[in-house]
Amino acid sequence: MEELLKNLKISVSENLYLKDPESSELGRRIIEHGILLIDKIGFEKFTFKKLGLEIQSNESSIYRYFENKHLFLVYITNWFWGWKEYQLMFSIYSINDPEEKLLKAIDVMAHPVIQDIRFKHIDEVALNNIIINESSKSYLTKKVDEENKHGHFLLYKRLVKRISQMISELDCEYKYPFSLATTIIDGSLHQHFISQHFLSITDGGDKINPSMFFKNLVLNLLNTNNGK
Amino acid sequence: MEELLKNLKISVSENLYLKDPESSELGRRIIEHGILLIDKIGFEKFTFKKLGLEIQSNESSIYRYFENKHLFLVYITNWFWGWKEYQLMFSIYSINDPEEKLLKAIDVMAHPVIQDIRFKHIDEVALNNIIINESSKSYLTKKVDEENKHGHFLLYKRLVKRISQMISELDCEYKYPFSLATTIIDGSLHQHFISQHFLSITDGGDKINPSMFFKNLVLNLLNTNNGK
DNA sequence: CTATTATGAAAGTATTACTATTATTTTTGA
DNA sequence: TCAAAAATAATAGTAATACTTTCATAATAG
Repeated sequence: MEELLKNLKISVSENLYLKDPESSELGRRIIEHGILLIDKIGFEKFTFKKLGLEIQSNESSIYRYFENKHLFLVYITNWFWGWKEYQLMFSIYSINDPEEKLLKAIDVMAHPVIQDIRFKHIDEVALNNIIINESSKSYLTKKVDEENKHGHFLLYKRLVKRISQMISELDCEYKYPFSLATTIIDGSLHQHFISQHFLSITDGGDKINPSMFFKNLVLNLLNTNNGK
Repeated sequence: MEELLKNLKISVSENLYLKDPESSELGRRIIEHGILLIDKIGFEKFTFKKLGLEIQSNESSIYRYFENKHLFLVYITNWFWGWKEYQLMFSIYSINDPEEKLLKAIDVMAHPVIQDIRFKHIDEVALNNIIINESSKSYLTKKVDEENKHGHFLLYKRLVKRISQMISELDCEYKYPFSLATTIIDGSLHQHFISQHFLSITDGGDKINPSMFFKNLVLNLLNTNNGK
């Protein structure tokens, strides 16, 4: 098992890069420090020139890996969803009860991220901040449909499908499994953002977190005896 | 009543503009065509120079109304939420039953927007598209906290508070009225986006819309006898 | 009818988001 | 181990962006 994990590589669509950043030292440095820099200064202020300075490399070298910073964002976003999918599948592997399974899935999606030592060059906490604060910019563009055709959002959609399946497994009568799945996934990100910036519209104190809200929601919303 | 409506003006915080765009013909043209242009080319490609060309005015004149395009986006977003609040308060005015009231509120928030003839210079349908596709960019920045202090998101937060109140009115025991309110408001926008671009993760056909999803959710989630 | 205010035109600046060219270093495989 | 190929670095260049500044002209208000 340990061995299996050692060889783990999150596979991201080839359409997203010019040269696979996982294939070289420079590539991994681009990913590592690109994530840290976006987390630090925000996606708007982030440029390949600044990243070049940060890693003592050249702007033009970074352009050989990624066409532009937008595709870099799409790449790391895909990596994140791929990583989440691994965590999800792994954590529900031995669970048979549909209810327990969905609750576990919500935990994986909604709980604050902790570092994953298996990927040394990726700071998952910084990446999670980027997902909360920047990732919607990867699809909120005039080119969504075109990019969608090229598979830029596949991993996100696959995760939505998996969770919607778990919802249907628990309550096969429920009519909106997809809407509920996206609500859980994207709503979690949004709730994290709100609890960090708009305290006046949050419920109670530190004890309450997005995971609790969504677990309570699912348990009360779904008819948990239907699935069996 | 008609008279009252004729004089209606959505009031947006003075912090958002240098000169009130509602105070002059040019100002209203900036708003009118700014909305149309952002809807057409997207916020990233939108510039005051292009808007100047569009309205046969000068870039520098537009800068006398708004400091930059970001604040322009914040302005029209606030206008939108102010307008929604009016619609909301108006449509629930005569409703006493908490359940009926909340369902009506969800309709107002989640149903596709139709033109409001009272505001001749504002295309609410185009504006609604902007809210769906661009408005999150107004708060997903490194300056959120600073801007929040200056009241840039007041109207949005006020709307969340109103809806959370309606939720508590219906079920005073429910522990997450704020989270549920933001889930309804922002989730509606997100569901609209998904149904426009990511069809493979939507439920069923045309018959299903965000309004139905959230009404079903609320009715099954809340204990509707508690509120009385 | 003049003083103020609003708008327009033009030019200037630093930064961004790249592309292109050439030079240098590193890797590799014969 | 050495030459060829591949990767990276350095430099310069371009069009567009996001403004600011200055000055000219038009509208309007007292």
